[in-house]
Amino acid sequence: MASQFDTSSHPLIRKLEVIAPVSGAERQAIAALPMTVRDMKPGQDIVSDQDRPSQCCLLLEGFLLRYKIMPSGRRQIYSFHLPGDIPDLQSLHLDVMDHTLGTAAPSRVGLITHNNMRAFIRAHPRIGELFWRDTLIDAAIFREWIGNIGRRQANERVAHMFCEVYVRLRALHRADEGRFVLPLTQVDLADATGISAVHMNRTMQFLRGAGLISTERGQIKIADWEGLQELAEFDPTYLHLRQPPEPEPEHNGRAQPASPTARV
Amino acid sequence: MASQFDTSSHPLIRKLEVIAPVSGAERQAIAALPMTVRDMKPGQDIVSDQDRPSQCCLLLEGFLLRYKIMPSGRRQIYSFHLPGDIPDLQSLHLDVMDHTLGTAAPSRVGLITHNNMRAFIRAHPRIGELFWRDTLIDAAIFREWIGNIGRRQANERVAHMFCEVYVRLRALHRADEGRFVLPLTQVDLADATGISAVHMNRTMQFLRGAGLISTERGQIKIADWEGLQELAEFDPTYLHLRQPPEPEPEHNGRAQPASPTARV
DNA sequence: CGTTAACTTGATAGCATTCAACTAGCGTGG
DNA sequence: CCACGCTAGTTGAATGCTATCAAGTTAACG
Repeated sequence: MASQFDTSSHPLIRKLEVIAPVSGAERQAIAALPMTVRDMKPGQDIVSDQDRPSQCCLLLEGFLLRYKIMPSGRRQIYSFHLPGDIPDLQSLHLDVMDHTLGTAAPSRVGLITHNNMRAFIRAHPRIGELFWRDTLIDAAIFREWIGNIGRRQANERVAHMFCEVYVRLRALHRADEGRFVLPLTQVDLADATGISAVHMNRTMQFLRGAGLISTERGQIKIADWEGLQELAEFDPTYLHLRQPPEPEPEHNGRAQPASPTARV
Repeated sequence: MASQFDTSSHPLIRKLEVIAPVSGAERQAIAALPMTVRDMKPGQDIVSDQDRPSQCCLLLEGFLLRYKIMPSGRRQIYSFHLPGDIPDLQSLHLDVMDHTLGTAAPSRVGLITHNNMRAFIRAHPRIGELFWRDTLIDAAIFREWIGNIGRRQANERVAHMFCEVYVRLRALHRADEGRFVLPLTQVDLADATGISAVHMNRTMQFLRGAGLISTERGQIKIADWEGLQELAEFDPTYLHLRQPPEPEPEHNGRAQPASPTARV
């Protein structure tokens, strides 16, 4: 129950700092947030469609997917979630889940009861506002995905998705310069971008052939950042980062070891 | 500046009642919310991509579109907005607009300064929570659109969109049974569903030919509600309505007169 | 070293786009 | 009053992107 993080390495603090300044007192409060830590294997669901959860899930380490399986069996992935995200914060105000939240990589999550979360927000209204802001940024990302899937063709779409993940990971200091771990299969990527798995494979061959990316052992290497952004029409405004991504990033943080199963 | 609505006909109250109960005192407060009313013609923008608005826009009457024009010129519509919606409530917490908000029909909007909005939320925290909840429902609708565009083919997609608009209008008592006004062109509908305008035309012919809908003077008539929902795999859970749509709706409210230009 | 999951490849089919006309309705101006 | 122009809707033909199906191949794991 006690926090295992100091106030600088706590994933939630690091995440909130990406979107707004966080004071010392606020850090203390966040680090003291009571939560139950749980380790999960890849491919496990945390909350499911139609559930009525009584707690929220803070991702401490790993990679989460938000998705839904339609009656016809088709799957759509709605978003990716990185450490510091609270993907089902919405359950605080929407009682029924309209989608499922699951792990894509080995993950450590902190479960926070709605009661504790409500008390915390009452006690720290400014962080409550930050939480609201965070859900609004989620919504902005959803919108961007709508446009990505609705109005771009496969190679542009996939390029855009890589741009987004890279920038988000960089902001969290969780990607090396031009390189990041993506613990997803091509099937996952296909379900996220609205194309078939076979075409995802061909699309990645195209991106590699065009010299925009390269892949190795579950890692994506951005071979031509300018070219990738250009193809994707990528503009990070919608991420509403406090500091826009640096054109020439310096070294800090490092990529995690690749997951054993996913190779991309 | 003074409210022109009694507490039962105020669009914002009617809208909030769709998602949660609203007390008498809260109605009074909402009706007294200071706003500047403005009438707009179709096709006008209210706030634009990259703007830094200092006020929010409450739709009192009409129909709004949220959209973005990409650098390549392609347009994607992200959402439709009905009376009672505050589509740019997010600008309270996200300073830069990442999309544009404009009218699709002759519309009356109420502009509320961020300062007034903040004071209002401070004075009525429960309504503040309702606002948060509303932006979360917006996000749920965005997610549904991602799945709609990403994993359904054109006829299913368009059917789903009609189902959604119909249910949302019904909930606001703004649609007759099986019939509603949709002040959008086929180009608009195409940009919302991620298909080409030509194919939207053919898709609507298909839906008409299948006996699912019929169209006349800017109105959509649901000819086969069951069939339409089935084709669309439509499940209204994601709208998070307080009362799920009635299978056999009774008569109340009536459709507005069709807009002179849009014919669908 | 067999098994499995993930990735890759080739061929075929199909849904949707694009281009280019053409029609219908409506308002404006001569 | 009718011609004109504009917008929205409709149609046909050709192209093309993407899906589907069916087999491989590769790499990790026990």
